Amino acid sequence: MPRDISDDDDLIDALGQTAFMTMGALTGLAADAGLSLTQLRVLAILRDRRLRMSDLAEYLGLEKSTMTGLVARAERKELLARVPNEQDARAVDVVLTDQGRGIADALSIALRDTLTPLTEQLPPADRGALTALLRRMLP
Amino acid sequence: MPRDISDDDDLIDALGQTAFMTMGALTGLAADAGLSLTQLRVLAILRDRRLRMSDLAEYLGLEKSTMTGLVARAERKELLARVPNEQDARAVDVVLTDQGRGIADALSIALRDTLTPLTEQLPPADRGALTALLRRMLP
DNA sequence: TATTGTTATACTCTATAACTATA
DNA sequence: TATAGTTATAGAGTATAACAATA
Repeated sequence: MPRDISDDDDLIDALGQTAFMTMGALTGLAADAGLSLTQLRVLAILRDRRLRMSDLAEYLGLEKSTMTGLVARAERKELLARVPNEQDARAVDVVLTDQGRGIADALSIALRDTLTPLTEQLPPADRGALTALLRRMLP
Repeated sequence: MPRDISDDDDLIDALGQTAFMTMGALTGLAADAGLSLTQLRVLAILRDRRLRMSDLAEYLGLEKSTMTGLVARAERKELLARVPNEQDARAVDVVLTDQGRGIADALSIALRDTLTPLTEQLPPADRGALTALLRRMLP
């Protein structure tokens, strides 16, 4: 059977549409909470991690100076706090406040509520198949 | 068999990871071309359409005033042009320049080149299955 | 000397409000 | 009066370059 390049283009197109749909949902939920998508990502990352400024920046693919501004604004909203690092006096750890954790948890639930109507377009067995296919493709 | 809610969470998690991966690729390609993700979207939309400012804004979910700035900056780079609308003297159509079309085409190819190594993690039959599953789920 | 984080600066993206020109 | 687009303004996100404190 000849390889049809348009099959690959179809998949890439579907991945693109899926990405815009998912990011749209995330952006909307963040906006409802008065947050940008990046701020939402920061909260999500810090949910189960304590990172220093530089590690957080690297995780997000941003410059340190950008991180300073992001953390400063989120700190002003009392969503997270700067804590001096014990081992290295130059470093600053960033942690969620109780309020930040509450919002992060609420957003996680809201995302599920938002996407569930879409995932329910598929019968349960297909949901598992889709998950497995995506995971096999992801790095 | 009892419904396991964590199955749905797994799918939503995989969709999120897929979205960040795909958007990351798109953002990187746009940056390589000196464009923002939004500018890339504008070029992609205008590839096979001629839209007025207001329709373009609605398509992207942005305010008219935001559109003015986006189009002005892209026009300064000679990627697109404003054309008076024939039917309505208030309206302005936005069209790609030859240069803008060239960049839009190049970006489309670059996206395929970037994502192909990922899609090739799956055997061809599974690529088709994944495409079909995503399409059935998308609105 | 190298690294961590901040500050200063500049540009893009975005929205709201007020405006002009046309319908 | 309503609509299309622009301008003015303000705030967030982003990067680069220069800097202070610490390693």
